Amino acid sequence: MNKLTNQDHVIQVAAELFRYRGLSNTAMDDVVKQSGVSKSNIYYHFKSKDDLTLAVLEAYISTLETSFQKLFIESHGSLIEKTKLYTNMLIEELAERGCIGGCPLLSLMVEAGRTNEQVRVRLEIFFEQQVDHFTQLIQQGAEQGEIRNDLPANMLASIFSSWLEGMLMLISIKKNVDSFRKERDTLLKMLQPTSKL
Amino acid sequence: MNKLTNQDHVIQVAAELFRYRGLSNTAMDDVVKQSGVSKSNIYYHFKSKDDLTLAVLEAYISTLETSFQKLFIESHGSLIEKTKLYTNMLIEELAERGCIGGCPLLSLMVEAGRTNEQVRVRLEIFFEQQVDHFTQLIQQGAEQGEIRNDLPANMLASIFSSWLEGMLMLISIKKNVDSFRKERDTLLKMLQPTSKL
DNA sequence: TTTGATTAGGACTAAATAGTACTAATGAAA
DNA sequence: TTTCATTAGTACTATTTAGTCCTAATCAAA
Repeated sequence: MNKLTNQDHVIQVAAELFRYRGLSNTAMDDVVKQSGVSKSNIYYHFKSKDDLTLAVLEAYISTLETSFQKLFIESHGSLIEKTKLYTNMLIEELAERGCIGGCPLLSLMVEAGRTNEQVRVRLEIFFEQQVDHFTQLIQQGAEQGEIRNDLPANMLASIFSSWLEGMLMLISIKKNVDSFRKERDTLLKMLQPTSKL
Repeated sequence: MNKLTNQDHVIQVAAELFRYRGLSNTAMDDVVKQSGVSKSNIYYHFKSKDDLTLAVLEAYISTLETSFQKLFIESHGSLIEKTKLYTNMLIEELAERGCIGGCPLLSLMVEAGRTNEQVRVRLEIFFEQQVDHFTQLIQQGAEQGEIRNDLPANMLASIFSSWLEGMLMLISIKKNVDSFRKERDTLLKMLQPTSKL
């Protein structure tokens, strides 16, 4: 267990607080208390709450990209199976925190994206890349006959991305993960070639 | 133009402010200024900001239900066509306000749903009903051969609902509506029977 | 006319909160 | 040892903001 720098530790603590309580319900003093790092030191590393928010967003994204890399690129199995593992992971994480907050990225967009343009732009870039990655995977899947090839891969990728975000948010409303698997499996069937049904 | 009561006028003004600036960036004094209604009168009708928020949520829902009724129940045409009109309407409304806020319902969930359980429960009921309505329509569409019948209607309805919400939120990130139609039309094709493709 | 509901005005409170100022200690590297 | 980055502590400011209090007017209905 290599000790984190104060800076990284503050980011981790803030990330957790933002997820649980939301951005606007988390005071800088909460971050001070929860992290044990002095306020002066926090403002030494982050010039404002907006600045800290941006760092937290970067941490969220980094975690997601790592998971994506591990589950989709470095692992073996069919695309459908990989997708199941990836969405399972997201859902389990959400369930662990009582379904609170839905997707941390969208929550940050709602709470900061209006006034903090940097947050919006960073999210825009992330989702653009995510759709690009999905598009590639779907393209490959189509070539191998695992995914239907009668509809444009980038549209299927966009649909999946939108569905995933919406589903995460609706779970935070329902506070219940039960219906998730069936819904996801149905969507995955819709992505497969008709011959496979 | 029958004049609104103060109470309804305040709700309308607050609804617009919440959509544009968000809940936590709208002070009660903003509502006072924008509506021209005195603060004492606002607190005469709404015992707290949470209370006003709940009334605004009710107004959002009421508007949506009216549109749904008009476009899906009282009008003629295929289900696919009706769905296009309904989503067009939502998107045009979002585009009119510069794509800000995405779906007002989800925004309220993020900004109020954590601390105001009434907001969450009301949203839960609304989305449950919405999926029920979509399920019925899809069921009918399936019987008439317009929608595929090899997958459960309620799952298709859930998927559509999740997709719609996610898409609205992602548009608020992209600040751009251009890709919407193609994505929606692709999803609609996925809902149709294979024979129709 | 009387009564009860609605309205404005305006001053005020209490609390929360982002951010600052300043001092002094600590630690690591050169 | 010197130097520079990092850290804690603590008090403080300035602002925002939800909500209250109290008075007095207006208005509609009984």
